[in-house]
Amino acid sequence: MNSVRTPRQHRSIQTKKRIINSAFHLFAQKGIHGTNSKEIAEKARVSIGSFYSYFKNKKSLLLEMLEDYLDRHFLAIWKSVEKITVNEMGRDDIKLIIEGVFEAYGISPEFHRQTHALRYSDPDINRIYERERSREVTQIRYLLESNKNRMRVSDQEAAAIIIHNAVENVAHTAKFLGPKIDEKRLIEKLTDMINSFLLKG
Amino acid sequence: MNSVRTPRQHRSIQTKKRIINSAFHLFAQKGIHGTNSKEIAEKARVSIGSFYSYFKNKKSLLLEMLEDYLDRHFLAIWKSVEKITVNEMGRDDIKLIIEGVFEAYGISPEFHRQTHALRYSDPDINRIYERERSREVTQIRYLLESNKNRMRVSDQEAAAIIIHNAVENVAHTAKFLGPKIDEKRLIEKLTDMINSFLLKG
Amino acid sequence: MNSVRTPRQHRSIQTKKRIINSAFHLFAQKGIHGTNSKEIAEKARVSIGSFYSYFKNKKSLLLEMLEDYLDRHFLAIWKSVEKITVNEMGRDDIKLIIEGVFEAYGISPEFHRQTHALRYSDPDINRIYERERSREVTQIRYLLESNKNRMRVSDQEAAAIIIHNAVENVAHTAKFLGPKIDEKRLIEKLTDMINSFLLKG
Amino acid sequence: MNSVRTPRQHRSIQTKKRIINSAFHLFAQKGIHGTNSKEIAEKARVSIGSFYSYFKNKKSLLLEMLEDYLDRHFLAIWKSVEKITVNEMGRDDIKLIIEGVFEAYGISPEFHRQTHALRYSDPDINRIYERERSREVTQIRYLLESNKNRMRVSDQEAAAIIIHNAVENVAHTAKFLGPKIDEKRLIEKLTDMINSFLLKG
DNA sequence: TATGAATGAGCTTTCATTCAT
DNA sequence: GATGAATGAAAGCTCATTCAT
Repeated sequence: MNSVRTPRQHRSIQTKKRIINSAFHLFAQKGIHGTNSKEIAEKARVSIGSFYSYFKNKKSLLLEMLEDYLDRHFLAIWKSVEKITVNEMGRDDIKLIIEGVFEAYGISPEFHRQTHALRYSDPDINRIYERERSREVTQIRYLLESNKNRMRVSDQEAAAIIIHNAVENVAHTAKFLGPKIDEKRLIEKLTDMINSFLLKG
Repeated sequence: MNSVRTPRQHRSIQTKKRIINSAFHLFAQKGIHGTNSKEIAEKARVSIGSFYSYFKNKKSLLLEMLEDYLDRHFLAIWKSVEKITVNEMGRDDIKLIIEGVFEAYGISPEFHRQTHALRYSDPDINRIYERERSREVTQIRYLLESNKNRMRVSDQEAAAIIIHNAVENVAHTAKFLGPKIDEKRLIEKLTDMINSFLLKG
Repeated sequence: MNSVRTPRQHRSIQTKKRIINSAFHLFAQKGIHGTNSKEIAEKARVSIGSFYSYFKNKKSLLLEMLEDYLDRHFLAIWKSVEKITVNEMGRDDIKLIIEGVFEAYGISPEFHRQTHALRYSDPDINRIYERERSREVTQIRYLLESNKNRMRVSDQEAAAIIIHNAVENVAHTAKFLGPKIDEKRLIEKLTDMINSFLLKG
Repeated sequence: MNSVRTPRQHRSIQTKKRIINSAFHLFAQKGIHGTNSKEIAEKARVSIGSFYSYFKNKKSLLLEMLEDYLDRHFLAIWKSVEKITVNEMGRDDIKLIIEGVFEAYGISPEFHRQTHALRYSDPDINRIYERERSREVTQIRYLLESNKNRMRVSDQEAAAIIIHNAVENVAHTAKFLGPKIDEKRLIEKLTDMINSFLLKG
C-alpha cells in the first residue's frame, strides 16, 4: 500500500500538525538538507512509520508546508491594503505596502530563506514560488489599473514585474543578509524609486 | 597532510583545467548537489585521487570556480561603461549598463543560477557573492557621485543598493526563470524606473 | 625496476638520514598511522619518488628505523654496566641498572611508545622487539651467572625473563602513561623486589 | 516467510549481540585496523545501515566491547580470591592469584592482545585500561593492607603498582607471544619474586 | 637519476524509505 | 493503524605506491 492518509479525525489532524510544526522549526534552524526525516518524526513524537503515512516523502511534506507558508505570507502582505486608498494612491500608500511586505517576512524569515534557496535549483519549489509571484504581480497590476489615469506607465505588465522584483530583492537583502544598512533607509529609497516611476509629476 | 597541489607544470595545469571544465558543465547541468566528485573526475578523465590532489574538497572547487566566474561576470558588465558618458549620464546610458548586466549573464546563466541558489543557505558562497555585490554597489555609487548635481537622490548608499537589487532580481527573473515576458520590455521599464528615480525632471 | 638504493655516496647517505629523521619526528609526533609517506618526504625535502628509491615501502622504513633505535636503546641501558661490580652485585648495582633502563627511554619515549603499540599486532615489529628482548635477557642471565653463588634463584632463564618483564613494564607505565606516581618511588620498590628475589637474605 | 515471531525488543537485542560477536571474532582474527565495518556487518548478517544504528561508529563499538571484556576479565581474576586466606596469605595464595590472572586471559587472549596493542596509541582505549588497572591495583593494596603486619613493604602504593606491572607483563609475554618458555616455570619464578618481595623472612 | 602527477581500491558514514511484526 | 528495525545505494575522501616524463 502506498496511499497517504488524509486525516479526518481530530487526533490525526493534531498529529499531522505536530509533524509540520517540527519540520518548520528544524528546517528553519538547521536547513532543509540538514534535517532528516527521523529527526522530524522524533521532535513530533511520532514514529518514522507514522511520518510516512502522513506524507508520501520528505519532499511532499516540504511542498505542502511551502504552499501553506506562502498563503500566509501573501495574506500578511495584502492585509495592509485595507489601510490604503486603493484608487487614489500616493507615496504614503506605496510606502505602506512596502512596509507590509517587509513585515510579512516576520512569519519566519529563516523558513523563507531556506526554501527560497531551493527555488532556482528545484523545479517543484520554483513552481510554487512562481504561483505566488503571479498572485502578487496580479495584485500590483490591479493597483496600477485602479490608478491608471494618475500613472505615467504604459506597459503595466512589465512595470508590475519590475516593481515586484525590486521590492522582493530589497526585502531579501535586508531580511536574509543581516543589517548591513538600516532597513528604514532602504524602504525610504525604495518608496522614492517606485513613486517616481509610477506617478506623474 | 592536506595540502593541495599548486600546478607548476604544463600537464598539471591542463588537468586542473579539465577538472574545472568538467565541474562547470556538470554543475550547470545537474545542479551542484546533484553532481558528485566521482562524476566530475570521470568526465575530466581523471582519477578521483587526482581530483582530491587539486582540490581540498568539492566545496573548495566550487568556491574557486565561483570567484573566477564572478570576476568574469563583473568585467563583462562594466566593460560597457566605456561606451557611456560617465559624468553626463542620460536614459540611454542607464539602458546601456542594464543591457550590459543582462549580457553578462550570457557567460553561463546555469552556473550563475545554481550558485546563486546556494547563496542564502551557504555562508561561504554568500561571502563571495557579497564581495561581488560590494564591488558593483561601489561602481554604481561612483556613477551617482559623478552625476551628483543632475541627480535628485540624497542618500546615495541606499539608492545604489536599491538600484543594484532591482536590476539583479529582474535579470534573474528573466535569465533563470524562462521567457514568461519579453526581456526587452523588462529592460525598457527597468530603465524607466531607474531613470525617473535618479534624474531630475 | 624494484631495487632499493644502497647509498654509497655522501649526499645519498645524507638524504637517507634526512628521511629517517623526518620520519622519526613525525612518527613520534603524530603516530605511525597518522603520518603518511608524502609528509615524510616533504619534511625531508625529497620527492616522493626519491623516498621510494631509498625505501621499498613505508613499512621497511619503519623496520629499519626500529632496528636502529633498539640498538641505541640497548647500548644506552648497558653502558651503565661499566659502573657496576659485575661479579659482586648488590642492591646499589641493581638500582643502577634499573635507572639505566629508565634513562634509556630518554632517546625518544614517543617513538618507543608508538612502535611498542604495534608490537602485539604486527609480527614484523614484534620480531624485532623479540630480538631485543632476547639480547636483554641474555645480559641479565650473564649477570645472574656471574653472581651465581650469591643468588638464591635456581631457574635462571625463567628468572631473567621475569625480571626483564617487570622492569620493562614498570618503565612503560612510568614513561608512557604520565606521572601518576613518582618515578623514584617506583624505582625504589622495583629494586627492592628484584633484590629480595635474587640475593640471599 | 519467517513464521517465527521474535518480540520486538528481543530481536533488537539479538541483532546487537550478533554484531558484537562478529566484531569480537574478526578483531581477534584480523586485528582491529584490519577489520572494517562492512565486514563486521556482513559476518553478522546485518546491513551496514543496521550496524550504524546500533553503534555510532566503529570506535564506539570497540570501546563498548572493551569495557565489557575488562569487566569479565576482572571478575575472572578475582573469583579465585575466594579460595585464599585473605588475611594470612602465604606463597600458595600468591601463586593462586597469579594463576587466576593467567587463566583470566583465557576468555580471549587475541582480543586482549589486539586492544592492548592500541593502548599506547589511543587515549580512549588507554583510559579504559587505566580504569581496569586502577581496580586491580586497589585489590592488590587491599590484600597488602590485610597482611600488613606480616609484610616487609612500606610504600604500599608503589609496591602494588610494581606487582601489578610485573604480573601483567609476564602474562602478556606468555599469552601473546607464544610458548617460548613453559608457562609453569614463569609462574613459579614470578611467585617467588613476589613472595620474597612481600613476606618477611 | 629525480620528479611529482596519477592511480583507484578501500574506508567510513548517512539517510530516505520499506515492511515485517 | 502504529511501530521502528532493517535496508543499501551513494557520497566524500585518503594514501601507499607506480611510472611517464
